[in-house]
Amino acid sequence: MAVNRRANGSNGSSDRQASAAQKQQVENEILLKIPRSEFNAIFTKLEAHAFPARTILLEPEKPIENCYFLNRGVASIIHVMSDGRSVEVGLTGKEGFVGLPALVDYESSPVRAVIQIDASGYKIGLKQFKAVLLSCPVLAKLLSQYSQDLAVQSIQIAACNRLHSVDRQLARWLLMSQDRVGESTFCLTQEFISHMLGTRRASVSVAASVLQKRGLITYTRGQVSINDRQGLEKASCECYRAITGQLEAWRKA
Amino acid sequence: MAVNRRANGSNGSSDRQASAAQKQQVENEILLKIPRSEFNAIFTKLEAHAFPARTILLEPEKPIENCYFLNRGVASIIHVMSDGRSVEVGLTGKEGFVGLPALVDYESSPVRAVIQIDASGYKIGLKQFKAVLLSCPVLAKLLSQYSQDLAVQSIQIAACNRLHSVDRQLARWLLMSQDRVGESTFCLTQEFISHMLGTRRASVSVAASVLQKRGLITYTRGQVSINDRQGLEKASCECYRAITGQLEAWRKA
DNA sequence: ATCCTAGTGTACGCCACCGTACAGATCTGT
DNA sequence: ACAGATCTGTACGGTGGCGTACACTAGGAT
Repeated sequence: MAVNRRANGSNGSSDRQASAAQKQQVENEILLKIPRSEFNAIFTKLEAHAFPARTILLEPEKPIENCYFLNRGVASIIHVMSDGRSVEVGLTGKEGFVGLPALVDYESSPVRAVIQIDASGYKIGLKQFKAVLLSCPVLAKLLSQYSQDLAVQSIQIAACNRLHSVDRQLARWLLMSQDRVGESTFCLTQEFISHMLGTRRASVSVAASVLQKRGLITYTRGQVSINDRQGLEKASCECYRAITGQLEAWRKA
Repeated sequence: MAVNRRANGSNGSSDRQASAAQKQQVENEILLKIPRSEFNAIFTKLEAHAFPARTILLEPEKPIENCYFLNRGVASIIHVMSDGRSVEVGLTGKEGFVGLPALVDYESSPVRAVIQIDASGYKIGLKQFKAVLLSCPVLAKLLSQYSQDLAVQSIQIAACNRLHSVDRQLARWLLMSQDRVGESTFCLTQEFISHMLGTRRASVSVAASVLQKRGLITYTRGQVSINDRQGLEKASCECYRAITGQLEAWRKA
């Protein structure tokens, strides 16, 4: 029965003990909120996995084959145009879930989901996921809520893309990333960021220089460090605060 | 069983038999998909209502007091920035529902919902809505799906706002509006449209002139007529087709 | 050490859109 | 008919970001 957890290669994890102890490793906040009774039902179906940067979890137009709960790291939800240009429409990490359309029996993804910062977490096949959902109403509810959370992101980003300058957007984006990665230094090339922001790499370079000259960040060869988080929040547009503010308002109610 | 469908020709309808005579009036597509058993439970709680243009259904930050099912007309889902500038992030009409956060017990709205084209439909108080949801699993499922549909819109608009010109966006927007209003002539000032697109009115004027000179639309004092729908689709960016395409893909699966 | 690659800073002309302003056109009320 | 209000077309200079190109630097491989 269900020995379908894999101690996964890339940077092997351990943990081989009972179910209570398993839960201690779990960092995904949705999984952590699930009551014990449901938790065991789902956890046995999850496959632990490492996801190195650039791993693609979902591809637009393609059927959703697996869904994902991250414990660490960051994934970007990206919309891809027919000419290949792309824009990030959401960020997700240990607070979230990847594969939302499956929640309502929509079987293909409208977006690409790609690992932005080395991640680890759990993978679950579509069929198992749908089966689990039927017996886990709390999970279903939490995922529905997360779906709204993610919608707030894309809504805010839609407005931000229209009204705000690249400098401010970059600041917002770094803040959102840091919230999810946890650490204040992480690896990202300007090329990559330009795909997220839907701009030229050159624009990212200029914007990054501005932030660097103000001492808010240091940027060297694909490595960003955030030195002054408060200052960065000031340099950012209101969108960063707007998103976190809305989510807080919902959470506390 | 389940005779809960209408012979639905885009406009003319027939089908005058059986079931609740009430239901014949219903044009909201979500309500129409609900099985008879659930339908009566919810329909008795609905309050028929007319919503003239500019009526505000939801206001950002404010508690959601009512939810809405439209039968006719169009509502815009708008994100409002702190300086008052606004951008539309979704359109909804008889295919949809207004008040999605309530579906997952989130009690405030992150966006403004405002009637764009004179509308009519149903209103239901938050408390009743939540009570009804408990006894109507099919409704809950349909609303969850619609939530994904609307997310596709905001995602596409986010990318569109970044990458496409105002001319093409206007074309897209007119097409999306016409799909919902049904008729090929409707009333909208450039001022209003500029708030939807998040641009200057002057930019709308220029873009509209371009479309008009190509014979795609005629525009006179707040009245738009779409003369050449196919041409307008060509003048639009890919985003119009992308949204409808994704929704079709989901529906048919 | 040397080459090679990946990543970065910066420059150039160009254009779409911005903020603003104003005059003409059409509608409404009296 | 007239005045007032609304709506629309168009103009102006300013600018942020675009597409593109190229030189510079750090690190990895041999």
